[in-house]
Amino acid sequence: MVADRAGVSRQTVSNAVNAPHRLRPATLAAVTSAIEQLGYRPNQAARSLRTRATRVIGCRLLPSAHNGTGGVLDRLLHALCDSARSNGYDLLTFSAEDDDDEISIYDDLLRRHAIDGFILTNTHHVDARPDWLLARGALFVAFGRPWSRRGAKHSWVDVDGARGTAEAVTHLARLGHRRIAFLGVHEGSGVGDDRLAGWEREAGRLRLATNGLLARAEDGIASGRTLAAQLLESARPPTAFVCVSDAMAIGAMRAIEDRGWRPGHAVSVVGFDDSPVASVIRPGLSSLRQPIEAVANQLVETLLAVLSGEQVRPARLLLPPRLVVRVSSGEREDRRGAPAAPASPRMQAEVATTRKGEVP
Amino acid sequence: MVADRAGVSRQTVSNAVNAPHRLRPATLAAVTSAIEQLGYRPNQAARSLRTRATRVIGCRLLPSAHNGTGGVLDRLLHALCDSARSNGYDLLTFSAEDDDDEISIYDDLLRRHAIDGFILTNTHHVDARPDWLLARGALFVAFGRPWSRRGAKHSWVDVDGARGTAEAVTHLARLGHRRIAFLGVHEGSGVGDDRLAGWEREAGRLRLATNGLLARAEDGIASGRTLAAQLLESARPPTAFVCVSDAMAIGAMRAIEDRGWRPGHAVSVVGFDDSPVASVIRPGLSSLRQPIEAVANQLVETLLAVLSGEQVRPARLLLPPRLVVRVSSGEREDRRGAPAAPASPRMQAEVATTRKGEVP
DNA sequence: AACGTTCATATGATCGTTCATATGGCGGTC
DNA sequence: GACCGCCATATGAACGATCATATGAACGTT
Repeated sequence: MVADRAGVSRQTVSNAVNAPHRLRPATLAAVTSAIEQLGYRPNQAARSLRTRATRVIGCRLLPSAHNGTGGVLDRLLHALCDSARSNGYDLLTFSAEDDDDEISIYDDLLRRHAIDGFILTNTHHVDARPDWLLARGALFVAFGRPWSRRGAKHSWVDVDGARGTAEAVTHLARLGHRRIAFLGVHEGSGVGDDRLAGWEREAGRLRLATNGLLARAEDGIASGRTLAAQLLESARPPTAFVCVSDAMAIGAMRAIEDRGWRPGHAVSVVGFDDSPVASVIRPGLSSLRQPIEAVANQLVETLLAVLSGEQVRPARLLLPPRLVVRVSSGEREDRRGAPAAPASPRMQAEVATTRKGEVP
Repeated sequence: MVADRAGVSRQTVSNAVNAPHRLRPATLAAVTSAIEQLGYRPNQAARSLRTRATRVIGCRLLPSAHNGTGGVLDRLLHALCDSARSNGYDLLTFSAEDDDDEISIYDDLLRRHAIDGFILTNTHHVDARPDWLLARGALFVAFGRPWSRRGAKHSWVDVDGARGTAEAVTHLARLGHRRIAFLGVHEGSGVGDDRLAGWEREAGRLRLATNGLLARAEDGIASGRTLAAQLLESARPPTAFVCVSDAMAIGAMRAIEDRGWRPGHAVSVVGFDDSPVASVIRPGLSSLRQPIEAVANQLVETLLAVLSGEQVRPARLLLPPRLVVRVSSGEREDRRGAPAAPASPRMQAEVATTRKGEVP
């Protein structure tokens, strides 16, 4: 506590740091300058010990295995770190084999008082983690809706997958498509069902056919290829695919190429997640980009509100994804030889914000 | 300290946790059982305050912008978390705009005593960070050699890029290639120069031409495409490309396709980093996979040795990458119609360890 | 001028550990 | 039997901050 160089007591220094408004301007200036000169920063351990707050947020790394998350982990982490740090918090990361493993790490961190709260990632059906955390009295915010139950007692932020796939349908319909298929995953995955619902809803709204245009399998390139091939060989084949993931979409593109056609010319494809691959493969894959940075900001803000105790009722936030248009959806040329309708200003903006450095 | 339930003093509990050998078996058992029953874990803040050690390691997230690092950040983080945790440490991550920003975060974390040591990533020429940390007396280990100077005073772990590109040349030569080009980045990048050196060295050793077979530009798909096209149009074109990155390699594949050829048939390509894209694009891109998990283990182990004060002389560790063979290097068919030489057992092993879930 | 109120700053205690050191018991040696 | 040394355990202090509370100064009111 050499900061008594300012000629005041410890407590005054503490106030200067934590409640500057309490000090008279002159005193504050003196203390601040002493702090500057000595390069003082409060010792985190001592502070945590006394206040019982570590100013650290814990977050499990999304499992690498997640095909769909290519690039999402990276973006989410960067954004979380930035949001946390600009709010005076740090991010502690850990990886876990499965939910049980993750819970045991939660337990460890909580018992050691190494953390103030968690950001839960990768929520899914029959997810034991929220209940465990709630029962434990731990504070957290989830990235992902609680898929299993309606009135969850915790706050969450999620991306509106249905809105995304609906937008994809709108986009394709505007380009002239009438038979738009959906390549999804097996029923029971919250994310998958959500994205499917958007396709179904929007197709209904636009009075487009859905019969015989839905195919589901495990996520993956191989699945996408097989499913798309089956649909393309059917009596009334689709002219476009909206896909639950970029992996599925890439599979669909392969199936189209397998028939000697070009994705975006003969048949259009839209993926989901805008993974790095989407901008690299040829032709470029139109895809729905999750607003990960906004999600991270909201997650951190909400968690801090929860930590501060202000948050009385759980927050529920649904953010819209954004369609990144590339060649695979066929915007650049009309499928039937007629000149394409001019893109709307909004579309142009979207094209312009396509990730830099990519090769269309 | 409800753990006095065991009928002993605080200090004995402390000893049971930190120096069990000091206790008589009977006492230890009593304390341990009390600890179990109460689910006690030492409060991290109190412990840190007293011992001046936080058991937290800091690590900057690799910048997303890094094209070449697709998938590397993800793997590195998971591995670092696992290694740290199994050694009783936690990983604190942060992102930074540039080196200055990073240094100011170091400064903050050190001043607050929020961290024991750092893992430095993404070392490069004229890197102010190691010197700053050394001058500050901070403990750290770098992932990446100190490219600017010889006898660095700090420990580091790195991947032997030269060895990787040399292996790629060996592999291609074994498949019959005599004119193997290298697509590199501008001189001055440590990683880039290292990888180039391996190609040059191995080509020399095998008495292969290098004249007119080296092309350099900024990293990226577009660059790779342009450079490869130029070389292919030259008087004595190469029959294979070793590339400084997967991005360059993908560019080279495009240039090959631009001429109506198929990568792996007409001309072979090998990339570097084995990014997720490498296994997804068609044809699959042979690439050099960095042993990130081993790197992470070594980084953590070395850092812990440094933290414990045991490490007297700086450790320097160079780990070899591994060639993951896919279609683009043309192993499966001989380019001139003759049957391909049978793959060596080592090669088969490498093929077998190709990432699961990929579509060849 | 005495009063109560508010604001600015100071004091002692405390958070939960581990450190340094003290104490007591036990066995072996002279 | 007294002494020494060693081992297991206990005691008080300290780590560096904030909390709760006390003190004193400044102010406006009657």
